[in-house]
Parts: sequence; C-alpha cells; structure tokens
Amino acid sequence: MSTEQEVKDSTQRVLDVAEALFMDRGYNAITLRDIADELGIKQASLYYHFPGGKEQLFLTMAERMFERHRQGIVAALAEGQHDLRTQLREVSKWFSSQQPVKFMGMMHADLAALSPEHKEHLAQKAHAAMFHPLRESFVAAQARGEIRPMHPDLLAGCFLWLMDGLSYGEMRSGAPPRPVMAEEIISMILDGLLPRVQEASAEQYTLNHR
Amino acid sequence: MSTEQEVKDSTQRVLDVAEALFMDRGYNAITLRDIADELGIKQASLYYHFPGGKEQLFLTMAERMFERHRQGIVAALAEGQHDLRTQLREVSKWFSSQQPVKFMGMMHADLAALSPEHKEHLAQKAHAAMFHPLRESFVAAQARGEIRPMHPDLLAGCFLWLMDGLSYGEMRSGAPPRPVMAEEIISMILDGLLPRVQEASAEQYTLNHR
DNA sequence: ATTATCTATAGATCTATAGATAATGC
DNA sequence: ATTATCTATAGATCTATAGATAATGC
Repeated sequence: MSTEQEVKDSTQRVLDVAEALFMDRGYNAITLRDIADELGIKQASLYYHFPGGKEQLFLTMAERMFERHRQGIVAALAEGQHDLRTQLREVSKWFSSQQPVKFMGMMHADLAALSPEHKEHLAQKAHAAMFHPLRESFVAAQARGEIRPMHPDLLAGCFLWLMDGLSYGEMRSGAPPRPVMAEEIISMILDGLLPRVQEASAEQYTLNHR
Repeated sequence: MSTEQEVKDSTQRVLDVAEALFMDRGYNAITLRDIADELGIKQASLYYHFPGGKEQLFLTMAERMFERHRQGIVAALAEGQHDLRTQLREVSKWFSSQQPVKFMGMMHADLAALSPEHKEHLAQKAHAAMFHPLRESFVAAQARGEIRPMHPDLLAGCFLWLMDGLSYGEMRSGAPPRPVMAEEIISMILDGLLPRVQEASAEQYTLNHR
C-alpha cells in the first residue's frame, strides 16, 4: 500500500501537468502538445486518458483542483474557528501552499472557451468550493458581532480576489515577503487604514498567539 | 473640425474593436478574423493598419488604453485632492466609466504570449499608468497622517485588484449595484470591518457630502 | 499618388482519429 | 486481455504575404 502512493497513477500525472500549465498561461495558450511534451509523451497519447480531448482534460483538471481547494479552505476555516482573523490567516496559508489559482483569469478567458454547459458547471463548482465556505464564515462572524454588517458576498469576493492577486506576485519592485503581505491585507480588511483613535478593544487580539 | 470628431479614423476603429475583444477574452482567444469580422472587413486588411500583425495590433491597443487610463486616474486623483476617500471614489467612478481592464488576466496569460521586449515594455506602461499614480496618493495620504503607515505598493495593488475584480461583475447571485459595492469596498479598506469602539472621529466623514 | 480595402494562398499549427506496438498480468 | 504508449495523417484554423482593385485627392 505504501508503494501505491509513490507510483502516481499516470492519469493523475497528466492532470498535474495540465493544471500547472493551464493555470499558468490559460486554456487557449496551452496546446495538448505542450502538455504531452512536458510529460515526455506524444500529443495523441493524451486521448487515451481523455477521449474527450482538450476540453475534457481541462474540465477534469479544474474539478479536481476545485475539490482540493474546497477541502483546503473548509479545513482552514475550521482550524481558526470562531475567530475571523485567525480563519483568514489560515485560508491565506492554504493559498500560499497552492499554485496560484488565477481565479479571475480562469473565470473569464478560460471558461468562455468551453461549451456553455461545461462553463456553467465549472462556475458552479468554483462557487461551491471557494466562494461559499468563505461567505459562510463572514456571515457567522457578523452573527457573532465580530464584524459590522456588510454584504457577505462582497466580502468573500474581495478576500478571494486579494488572495488571488497576492499569489500573482505582481506587486513588482521591493515587494515584502508573502506572509507579511498577507498579514497586512488581513489587517487592512479588518482594521482598516484609518489610524485608530485609541488602541481600541485590545481584547480582540489576545486570542492570536500563534 | 467638428466633422473630424464624428468620422473616426479607421485605424482608431480597428483599435476600438481590438480593445473590446482582446480585453474581454484575451490575446490568445481572439483571432485576427474575429476582429476583422466585427469590423466588417477581411482579415488580411488588418495588415494595412498594422504591418506587424497581431502582436503589433495588441501592443498599440494596450498602449493607447494605458495612456487613457493614466489620464483618467490622474484626473480622478486630482479631483479629490487631499482627501483619500474622495480620491478613491473618483478613481472608482473612472473605472466604472471604462470597459473592464482585466488587469490581472492581461498581465499574465496575455503578456506571456508577447515577445520578451514587448512584454517588459507593456508591463512598465501598465505600472506607470495605473499603479504609480495611485501609489503616490497613498504615500501622500500617509504623509498627511490620514492613514496609518503600510506598504504603499501593497495598498495600490490591492485597490487596483479590487477595482478590477469589481468590474468583472463576478459577485454572482444577489449582487448589489456597482456604486454600492464600490462604496463598500472603499469603506472596508479605510474603516475596516471591525465595529468601531465609538463613532470615532466623525469629523473625518464630514467632507464627503456628494 | 494615397488610402483602404479585396482575393488567393503559402506555411505553420492544433485537434482529433485510426490503427499499430509493446509490456504487463491473468 | 488490458494498459499505455506510438506513428501517421486528415481536417480545420490561423497568421502572414503578394498582388489586384477601387475610390478619393492633388
């Protein structure tokens, strides 16, 4: 049983390479030949694993990816239970551990290239995997009175976008290391940019000695 | 002179269509035929306007777009001078008036398809047009003590990403109208999500009766 | 002469299919 | 028999080039 983990199923290896390439440069920029070359096989051999061709390969890859993210995000949110700041930190750590999702780019240029049914299907998967769990955490934090009332959809969207943007590493020159940036983003979201009048409600921060 | 404005230069019309299509679906997804069809001309005719072909067309379009955004953003920041909240509102209004930039998507999938020199060139233009002016405003706001010290690169990047994300309209179900979302985003950035201890420093909000 | 288009087509990919081959497992 | 590859190739695009055509402006 231990060797089964080491020797990865060849279809999984195809999906690994497809994910790396598709997520880096997008559906239209990557050809089946790119993927096959990276795997050291011929382009036509990919049809053994995915008879439905490029679109099926992309779809299967994306579903696997979203399911992984759903689990990662749900676990992260559970890890920092009942404290939004800790939860956001955990989710940020989860994204750090993953290849950039490039959520936004994918949700447009890439989805547009798929058939309407597949497009709708994937959009729903993405929503259920990444948006929904986060949204629920914002709702819960509001119910606890931890944050003021705001559209939870907006909050979940903003946080996901910022995480996605962060992973682009597009901050250019003189960017601080990623964990520092993640912490600043979370602080911006929760504490805002305006200087606090006094060092308000210090109790709220005592939970976080990690 | 008045008719010159009405009858648009045919090259400008090519750029208009190219911008609409490229920005919507990305460099690789759009073919020269798509652009020509939309214009009602034949694909080969585009080479009269852009002998350098697809890459030159994209490059020229992107430069024109960035220059327009530079002017729009600089004007917006000047409009709300010496008050960061007003400045961000003005910039948000500017972006509302424009086709979604899809900054992030473009800065990756699209730039990757260009030659290295063009890629570097465009990345610099984008930085100078959109990132730099905004960054300077954050620096100035910090110098005035209006916001607490944070990496201005991060702030400029976050704001741009959120504006870009906003224009995607990807908030899905039950999304409030765009101006409401923009205002909430600005409030999140400046005021944070935590409930204020008291209705702190109400003077800071009196300027904004727009 | 200049401007803006067209037709026709070469050359380069890219996706997808058909069928062969080789290794492994029963 | 199953698994995972290969070769060869058809068919569909896509970019780009060459050269013709037609209208307008001097």
